[in-house]
Amino acid sequence: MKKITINDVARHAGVSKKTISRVLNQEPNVSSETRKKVEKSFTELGYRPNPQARALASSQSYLIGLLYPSQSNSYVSNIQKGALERCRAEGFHLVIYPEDHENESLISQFESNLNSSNLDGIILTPPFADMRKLLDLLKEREIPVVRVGAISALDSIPSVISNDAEASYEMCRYLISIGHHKIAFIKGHLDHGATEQRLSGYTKALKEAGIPILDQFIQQGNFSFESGEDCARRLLSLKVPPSAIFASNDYMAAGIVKVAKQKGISIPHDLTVTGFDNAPASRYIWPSLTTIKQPITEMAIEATRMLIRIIRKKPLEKLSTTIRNELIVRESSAPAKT
Amino acid sequence: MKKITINDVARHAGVSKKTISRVLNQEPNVSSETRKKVEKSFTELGYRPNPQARALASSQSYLIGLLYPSQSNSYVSNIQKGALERCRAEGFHLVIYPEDHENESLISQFESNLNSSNLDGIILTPPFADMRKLLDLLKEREIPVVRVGAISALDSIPSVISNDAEASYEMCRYLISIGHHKIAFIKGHLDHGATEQRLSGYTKALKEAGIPILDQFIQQGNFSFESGEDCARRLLSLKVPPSAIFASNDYMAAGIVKVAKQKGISIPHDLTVTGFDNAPASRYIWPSLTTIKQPITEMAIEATRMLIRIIRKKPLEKLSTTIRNELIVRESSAPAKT
DNA sequence: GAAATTTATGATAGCGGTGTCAGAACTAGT
DNA sequence: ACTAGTTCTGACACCGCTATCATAAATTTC
Repeated sequence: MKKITINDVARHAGVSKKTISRVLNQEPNVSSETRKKVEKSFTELGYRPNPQARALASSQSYLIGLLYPSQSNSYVSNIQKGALERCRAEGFHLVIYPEDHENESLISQFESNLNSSNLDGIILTPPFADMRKLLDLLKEREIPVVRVGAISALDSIPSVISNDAEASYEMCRYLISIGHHKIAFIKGHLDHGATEQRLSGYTKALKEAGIPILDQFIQQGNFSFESGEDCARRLLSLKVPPSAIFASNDYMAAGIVKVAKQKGISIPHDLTVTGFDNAPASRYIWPSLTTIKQPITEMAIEATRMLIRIIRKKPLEKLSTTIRNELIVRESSAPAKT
Repeated sequence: MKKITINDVARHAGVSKKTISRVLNQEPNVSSETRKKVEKSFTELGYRPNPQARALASSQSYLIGLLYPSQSNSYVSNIQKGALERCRAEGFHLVIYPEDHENESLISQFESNLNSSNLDGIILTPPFADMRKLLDLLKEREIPVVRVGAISALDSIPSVISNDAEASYEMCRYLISIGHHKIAFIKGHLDHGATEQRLSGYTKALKEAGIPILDQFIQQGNFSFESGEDCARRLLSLKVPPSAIFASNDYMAAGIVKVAKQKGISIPHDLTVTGFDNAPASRYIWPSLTTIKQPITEMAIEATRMLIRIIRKKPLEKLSTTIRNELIVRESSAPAKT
């Protein structure tokens, strides 16, 4: 099949290249008559405009980059889902860049990626959304950016965030309301801003309820299953163990469930375990986890929508959007034994 | 920062555009002297070639598409990981296309995606790897394709496959070797070629061991957690229930574990449950699942390597590569009670 | 040391579109 | 009917790089 170019169509329709281009880009000032004629030629010839040529001439690539941590989990797949939904609707394509955020040469590597792709815009997920150097690079390059789940409220860069601190607070309120006051908390990876946020909700709720905050009840995890196991072993061998453990993500919660079961501790009868994120695993394990559902997909949809507006140079309604988390009560939580 | 073009570099280095281009593309016939001079200009000016212009002039986009089912799971993230590793090493970018394989208008939608992106090549995962219409479209468009995990051995299209039937056979051999002969099997989604393959390994192993194949021991699932639960309920309420259930993926196996626990059946003491895929959840649940590890990432790496060779018009060593699965014994399997 | 190769370099024409701007074809106003 | 203001349309330069091919320089050949 021979390639059809804009010149072929112009000849076939008996108009100039530029008019074809006008129809292609839905520009005004084309009589409906010629428009019809041109569109007819499109279908008759099976014309497909060359994206690269348009990109060169218009300096737009219709590519959006998504940067996320490479220790990929369900968070990422939900982000991708949301971003893609918008991209597709708007004629953009999504190019993915998983990166190790602890990699020393991250910036320079990412820069060379940038050089070879000419993205129209970039979506940043945690912890990249808070990396100053990265933001500076992108600013210097004048590449539009939207940040998802960022912590630092940056003056000028648009972002979509969720209310992690509040959700964490709500979870603790729930645990307290069903009679728990020996509540332990497992922190996440220190590089993630969410870690701090989630902890703050915990301390706030306990303080408010007049429950003392005990050092030994706050353990440092790193969002991995294994770190959950480790923390659980420590917590469950305390002289006075907690009656509820709130892990700041579901993988760590799953680790806790495993260790508890191995020790013959019944969940939720003897111990309540809750997580954060509503990862798929939170449904697959037994008992299924009480957790916080993060509207990740929705956040990505909104972020992408904003990004495309910026790319199109349309004004943004607001610089920052918050999307609310939601408590999901399942089987792993029950009233404290009296 | 002003944009530096090839003309600026040419002027700065005192050579012609074409010579710059030669250095850029590592073409031969450039004296090492001028090469050095040009490279010096590159760094001094901070020159970044425009990808779109190169794409237009050379009709190569350096974009590779990845098509996969949108009910995304760990399979996908592993595929992405592998594909990206190669892409990055070779200067390509990965554009992702999750699609619903049951969508009627899949082909036409995907075609419009193709039109707006000009991919250099495409990687197809199951079940797309076996969709005749899609393969025809891509062939007509002369877009290089590599198939991952395809079943049908197509004459001319390169593919990377794993030995699912053998692995399934091996799993059953293992179960038989530890004393099980009441072994049930849960089939996956019928649209996936793997479903048939995995079943064939089961029947082969049982036949070989002289174990009769019972209809009621073969249940139809669809790869989802819920379908695992359903099948488990049916299997566990048989007059003569199985002593081992082999689910053809881990999500279904997790569903079985849940139902069994709810019924107070101890795993692996009273019932052995095994899965397939080595999904993250297989480690997170308790007891952790004995399963088959699919070398998905490796398959994707190999597929991408092959694809890039095709794009570069280099000969392929062989049309089809097989990468071996591996049995992983964990906690959910134990010898049959005598 | 002249002729025949081989290697290095540049002039110029695209690649397939879009942007600019001028001119033609309509409308409307008086 | 004539001018002013819109609405269409096209010629042509240009986006930034690569391909082709001719030519100049260096090397080999005998």
